Amino acid sequence: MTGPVGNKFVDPNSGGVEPGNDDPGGVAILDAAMRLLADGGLTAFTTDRLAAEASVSKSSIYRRWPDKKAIFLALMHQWASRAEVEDHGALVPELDQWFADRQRVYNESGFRQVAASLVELSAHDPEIGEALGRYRRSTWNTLREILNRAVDRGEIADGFDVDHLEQFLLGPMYYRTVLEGLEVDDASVAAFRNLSLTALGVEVPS
Amino acid sequence: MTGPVGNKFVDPNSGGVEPGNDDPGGVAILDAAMRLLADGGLTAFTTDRLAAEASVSKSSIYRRWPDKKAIFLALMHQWASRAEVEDHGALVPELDQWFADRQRVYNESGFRQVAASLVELSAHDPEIGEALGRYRRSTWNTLREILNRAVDRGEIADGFDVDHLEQFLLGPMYYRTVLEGLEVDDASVAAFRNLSLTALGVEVPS
DNA sequence: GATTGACGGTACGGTACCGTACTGTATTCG
DNA sequence: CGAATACAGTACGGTACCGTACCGTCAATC
Repeated sequence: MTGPVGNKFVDPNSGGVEPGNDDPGGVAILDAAMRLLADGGLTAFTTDRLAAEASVSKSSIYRRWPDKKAIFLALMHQWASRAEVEDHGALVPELDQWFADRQRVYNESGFRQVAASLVELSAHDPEIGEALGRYRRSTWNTLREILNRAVDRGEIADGFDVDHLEQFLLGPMYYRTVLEGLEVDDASVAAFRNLSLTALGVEVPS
Repeated sequence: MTGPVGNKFVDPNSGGVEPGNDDPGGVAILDAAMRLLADGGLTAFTTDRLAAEASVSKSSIYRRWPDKKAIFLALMHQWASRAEVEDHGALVPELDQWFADRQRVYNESGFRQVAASLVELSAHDPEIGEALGRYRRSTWNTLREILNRAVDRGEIADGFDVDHLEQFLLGPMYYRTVLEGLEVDDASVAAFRNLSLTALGVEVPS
């Protein structure tokens, strides 16, 4: 991807990535792609079915993206939205807000199935893997800033490896959702939050 | 399957059937299936390629399994081997042994790719999902017994939810391996181990 | 009113794949 | 020694899919 977000022109060399906000047709196709991937997975994801699901002709699909892979990349790009967590002056409320945001995302209908499919693709295609990495980092950055502020305030000790913390804090919810197919309910969030706080050496508020 | 660690749980799948080694040809085909899945993923996994990779005719494949899905199920079944961790009289050495075993498995060549593919399938096919669940439980049971013994010794407090602990302890390594494609090196294991011990209220030995 | 462009619909070539069927052959078993 | 079995090799029918090409339509624009 070379152009700025929202550019309505498609770079013919990079393969179209994203419909701008001024292309509702493209957004509708990507929504249909999510639905198609959510029930049926990769095997059910064909251009013919996508056209039918979106009530669109195949021409309209190939007019926007050069091939199926570009559609997957566009899907990932759409995901990489970033939730900001404002400075609350203390770690616990910020972490709770972050957990609530993650809970909402993971419980969205079809998230588990779509995530599983995209991870499968990313394990074998470096380009898709890079796109998924960008999405991962966008969500991780939010948490990292929360933790950085906590370190500055002296709430948690310095010296934790950030990569390990990313895996440690995101892994459990991811495991529960994608691997086990279970809902991330309030009890799970509370458990992971308390375990994480204890691991970071922060007293869990009662 | 849910409840405090202190309770004695009965493993509903301890009587699992292990595939006998009386069919070396079948084992060779499954090995080839792993290799094929490891590089190329689901899209590259075709019966023709599997026959070529295993240096076998397609007849020999369809003589053993009725269709492709049965091959996937056989793959999962092969995975569900269980590593026993003997009673060391203390939590920390047992947990270290368990972590070392998990590290070895996750770093096996192709684990990441194969796991990603099987998770994708399990997200859309209940039968495959059930098979993957059996594999998950077989690895989790080992850790559960370690934690049960630690509760009996009074090393960790009672009252943790076992499902949450499964996700909490396995999630980070899984996230690192399958999602990020990174090796589970010694530093990661040490970090996750120390964080987990702290979360469980156990003093980390220096 | 002519031009332009996006669209739905459809047909198509080419290919890949699945699962089966049928060879001939080597090995093993009765 | 003859029968049964497992195998490699291969050809095949049927189907599904990808990506392209072409057509007529409709709406906006000039």
